[in-house]
Amino acid sequence: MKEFINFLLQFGNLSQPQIDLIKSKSIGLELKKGDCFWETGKASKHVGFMTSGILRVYYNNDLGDEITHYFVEENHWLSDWDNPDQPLMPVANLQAITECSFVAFSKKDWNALLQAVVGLNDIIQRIIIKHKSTKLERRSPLITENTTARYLSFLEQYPNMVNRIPLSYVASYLGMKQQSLSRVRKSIR
Amino acid sequence: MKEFINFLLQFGNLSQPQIDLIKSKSIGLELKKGDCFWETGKASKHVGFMTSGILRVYYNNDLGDEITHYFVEENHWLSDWDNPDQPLMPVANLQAITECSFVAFSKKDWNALLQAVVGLNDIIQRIIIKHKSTKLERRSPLITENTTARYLSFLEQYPNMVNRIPLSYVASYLGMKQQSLSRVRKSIR
DNA sequence: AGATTCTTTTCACATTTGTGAAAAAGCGAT
DNA sequence: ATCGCTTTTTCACAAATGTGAAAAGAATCT
Repeated sequence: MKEFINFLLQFGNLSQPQIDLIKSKSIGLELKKGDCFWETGKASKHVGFMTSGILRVYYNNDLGDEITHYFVEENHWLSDWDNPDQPLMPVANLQAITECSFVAFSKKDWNALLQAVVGLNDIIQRIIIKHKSTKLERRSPLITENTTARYLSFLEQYPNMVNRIPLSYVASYLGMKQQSLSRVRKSIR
Repeated sequence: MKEFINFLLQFGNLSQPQIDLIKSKSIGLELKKGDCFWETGKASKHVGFMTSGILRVYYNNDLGDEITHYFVEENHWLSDWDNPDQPLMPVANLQAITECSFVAFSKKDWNALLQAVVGLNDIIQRIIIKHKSTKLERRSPLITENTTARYLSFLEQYPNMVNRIPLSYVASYLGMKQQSLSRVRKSIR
């Protein structure tokens, strides 16, 4: 909870009463490995701040393969509304790869908070912009790199993650087959 | 100019006096082919709305090659500040591929407008979120596709652009060599 | 410990993409 | 039209990555 408030305060100022109001609406949320925070086609019921664990954002391509779009680590905010008044259908699945804990808010409570807490919307928008920018800047350069450089980029982008998640997800994120990833890992070992 | 105001109004409401104030600060800006709207390492002096032309956003990789990050078409907004008070150094070059026209604002005037026009900041943030989301969702899936599928994706993402820009930029955007792009184009012809 | 299941690696071969050079095509200026 | 310049295509060969199957390794359960 403390981490969440500090996270918000990095992007703008909030008064103590505002902080208390936000706290009063927060709920704890736990996901087991494999559970989804969001799923394709279902309107998201919650938004939240992940305090521990790892998620992957993935979608199914034309052939039905699950493509990992990116990973989300602890201490990141999860909401994906272009317009807070109109919750979008999530276009991808957000699945827990490990056990995950959240400071979460129901969609209803969160919308009320956005109205009640002046400046909160601005803070959240800055967070979303930062989030999208980071993901875009990490993912875009991968396309021009070979398999070895991609894997090294992944190790830099997500340090300490490689031993906590299945390599099949890493290969998918990096746009290569798992066998190729295995080949790369052997070659740099 | 009319297009710019309509563009803004898609993302939020503005009163006529607000619109007039914005208009009063706008300046026309033209770029010739090859000119840069921004350049790496130089603080951006303008923000603006592109009314005609095509830009590419590119950066230099470790080997000095120019990698096309994405293209920007007419009727899009160009600003890249996470925080309007602190103009970031642009991390990439924004270069005109064709002649480009803009409704532009000096950094100084624009910051003043953000203060004076209540709601403008929110509108711009929504625009940036939309922009980043679109670029991420277009670019990310390319990584898992082969050269043919990438080119077909490009044709969908940027219809009518293929005949207006050099294919070398397209190849770079798609993460393949120009010879490979040529091979793809032959195979689907 | 043994059995089961899932994950990761390894291998031989097929396919795709990169490489470097040359030819062809397009384009603007005179 | 011709020249000079740039862009695009083509080609033969090299290198990288995919494919499908099997083996090895880890983790979980009883």
